Amino acid sequence: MDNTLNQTPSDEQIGYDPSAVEGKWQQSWQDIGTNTTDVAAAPDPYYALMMFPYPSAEGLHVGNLFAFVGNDIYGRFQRLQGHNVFEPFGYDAFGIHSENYALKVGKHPMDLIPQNIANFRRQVQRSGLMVDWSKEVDTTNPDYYKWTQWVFLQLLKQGLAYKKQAAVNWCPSCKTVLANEQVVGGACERCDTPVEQRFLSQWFFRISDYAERLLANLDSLDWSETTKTAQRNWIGRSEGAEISFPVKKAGAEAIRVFTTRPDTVFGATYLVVAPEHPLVASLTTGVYRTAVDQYLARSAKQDVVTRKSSTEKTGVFTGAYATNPATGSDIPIWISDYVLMEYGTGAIMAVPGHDERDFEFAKVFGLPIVRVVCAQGEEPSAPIDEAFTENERGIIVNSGKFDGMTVATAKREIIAMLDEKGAGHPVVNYRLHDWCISRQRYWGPPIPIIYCDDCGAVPVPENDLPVVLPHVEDFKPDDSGVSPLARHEDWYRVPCPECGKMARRETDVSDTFLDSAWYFLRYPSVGIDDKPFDSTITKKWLPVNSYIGGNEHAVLHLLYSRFVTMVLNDMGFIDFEEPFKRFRAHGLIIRNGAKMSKSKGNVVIPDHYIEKWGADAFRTYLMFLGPFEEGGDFRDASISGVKRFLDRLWASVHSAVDSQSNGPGDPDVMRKLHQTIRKVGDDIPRLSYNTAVAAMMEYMNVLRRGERASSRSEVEPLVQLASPFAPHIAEELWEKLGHSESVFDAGWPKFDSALATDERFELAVQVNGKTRGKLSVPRDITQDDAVSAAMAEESISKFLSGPAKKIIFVPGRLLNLVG
RNA sequence: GCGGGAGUGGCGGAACUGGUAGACGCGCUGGACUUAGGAUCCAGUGGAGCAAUCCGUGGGGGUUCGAGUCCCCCCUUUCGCACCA
Repeated sequence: MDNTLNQTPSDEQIGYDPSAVEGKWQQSWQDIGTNTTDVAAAPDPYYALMMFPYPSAEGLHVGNLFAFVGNDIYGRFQRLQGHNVFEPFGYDAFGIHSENYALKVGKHPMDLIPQNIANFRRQVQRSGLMVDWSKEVDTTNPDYYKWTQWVFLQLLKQGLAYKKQAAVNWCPSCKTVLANEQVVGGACERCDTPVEQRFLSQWFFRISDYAERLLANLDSLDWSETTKTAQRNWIGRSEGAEISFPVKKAGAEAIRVFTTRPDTVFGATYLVVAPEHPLVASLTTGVYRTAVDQYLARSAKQDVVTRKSSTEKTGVFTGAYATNPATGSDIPIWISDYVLMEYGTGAIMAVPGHDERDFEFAKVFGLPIVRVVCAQGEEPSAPIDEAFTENERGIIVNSGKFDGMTVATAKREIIAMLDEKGAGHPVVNYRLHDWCISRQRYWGPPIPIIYCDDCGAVPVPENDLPVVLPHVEDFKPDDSGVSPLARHEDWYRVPCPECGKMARRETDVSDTFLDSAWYFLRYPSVGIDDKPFDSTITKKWLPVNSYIGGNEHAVLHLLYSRFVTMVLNDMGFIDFEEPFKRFRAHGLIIRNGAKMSKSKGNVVIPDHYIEKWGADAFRTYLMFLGPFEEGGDFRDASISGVKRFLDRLWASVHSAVDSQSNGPGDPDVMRKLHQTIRKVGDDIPRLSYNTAVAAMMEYMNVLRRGERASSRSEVEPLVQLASPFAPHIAEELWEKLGHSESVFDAGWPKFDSALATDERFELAVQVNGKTRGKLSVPRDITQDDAVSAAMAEESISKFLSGPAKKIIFVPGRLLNLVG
């Protein structure tokens, strides 16, 4: 056997050749089907899911592997607890990422993706994940995206898909639509041309209809709080009021505004509407028209990204006035791009005294600033030199009969007053916008719609799915100014499914997030061709028991998946409305204290490490380098510690088996063993993998004390404990121990609390809170005995001048003598 | 600006509900075995001090018999969202 790791291995190491052991067991798992789940028969299903990766050309990133291994350990542990664990794998292979890369290297994504997938599969297999390879998913496969298109049609059927004009980033030089991340500092990332805003007709999903439910359900989910908070913030529920301001012009429509501070309505000294507001044209009067038109043209040209990031206030007066329903006075109506059409009503009442943005705007344009909220003891007429936004301790002033009220009371009372006049009512607003799923791109599933001059937008009949993405050579954006598929008349010209007249396919493709919003439903049903998911299998396996993935998807992917699941639930396809019972986000891996990047050349390439150290050592090191949910710092030098641990594990098992030490085990060692069984069993479910590994190392140190060979009762359970981390060596040693079944079908070692506890323990003795000594005492020692034992120690009693005035005794822990 | 984290030896990190700070590992120092050692094994390793002891968890206050952990103020750092009314 050739050992490439050490030129002259020590006696103990002879025989442990990770690459040979790992190759052997990977082959065996495949041959025997160790990791294949019988989804129909499994009596005790457990679905351990990890976020599927985008299969990049560079191959598996160590961050991916970190996540996968973390999930794998969890899944393997659940299997050892007796569950039938299903751990599938797949590829999120559509999207702008792949498309851009294909453009860059001048290859076609349809050629590139299968290569990348093959490479990913190879890398994942050699990492020893417990993946059921019979259930692979590839989002670019027509057998998969057929059902992505089906999902779209279901949403359409429910009235949750609609079309509207929306702004996109447009590069006038590349003549193409850009994603937000392709806009750098207001310019196209490729050619540096300033990006413009264009309006295209696009498909949206009405996720905002589900805002309240998406928010409310969060409370009952077993997700990390940080992720839930991110979702709550994204949904952005805010309570306030909608208030109408009548326009001073015959027949004009009133302007409706949304505010969270109705208590400040007496301080509203002007109104602002967004440049895109539908009333802009009718509000603008004669002499102001030129200025308004100029302003509108200017903001229309500006790209979405810079417009939202610049904070300097610009605006223009319409010439029109509205009446403040609280004060009855007339206030001017302005237009400014600091008001967003997408939020609220696209119009605001400006209260410069109590809103920073309004204050800035008022300063720039010399508009009146009125104080309507005071801090306790402040003079109501005091001048305002910055917006006073405090509302906890604020008192209402200059607001007629509402003066003296707290902000909270005034909110209620003023809404009631406006409501009575028919000028306002309470409203809840959400930040969450509808989900735009149209992409003017090539590399995605075509949206299954056909436009007919007579019948309008007609859904492709479900029987006609999939609408196959054609293999076209010119998927690159060019001067034509349309999405790539729109250049292929032979593809988009089809008869209308309703009337048969020649019609035109939708040439946009759907967002990649739609592909990943339902893939977990597909996995258990892979292989079933006539439906997206089988209802019996789905009932058995879903919702997902445990989901692990990156926090970069804390918001969008998880929210979209929840939304799609709710809709399918409402339609009766599934009987649950939340897809992931438990979700945990893993941390980020950095290297030597710095972020990894290709340009810095400090990227960890898993293949290299697996070749050098073996997959088991690499896996275990990844889990050991830091807390799983926080990530950690990858340092090459540190892997050796983990490798040494595996070497010792190998040596201990071999010496126990070869020396036929079949005795009961040393009591001290057995105590530590049972403490370790408990610790590892507690740590794995809470993803505290680093401390689980440390505990096993600690046990190894105890095991190795003294000269004697270990007995098999001391080492055998350790093989089981280590198996989720280092599955290959565990299988090999399990076989060496004489077992013929897989270690993963052998269960988890039994914890015996009687064996784990010692009759004596170390009592920490403190004097005035400072530790002054440790005493080895019986576990059930009484307080009095403990005190006398402590006082008998000169090194302790010397810190006390007399008898202790107060004694704090924590049984099993410490004694504190206060003098 | 708003929101979420995080600051502990030379380094990565332990310390679950306040209760022996620094587990485990890397590195380092010394030793053993060796032709050799980047292998293996043994011992040591927060700082100061010969020692008793003192000081130590970003900084400053506080609560407590006792604070890395709880409360208040501040600093640094990182991630996310960025004019959301």
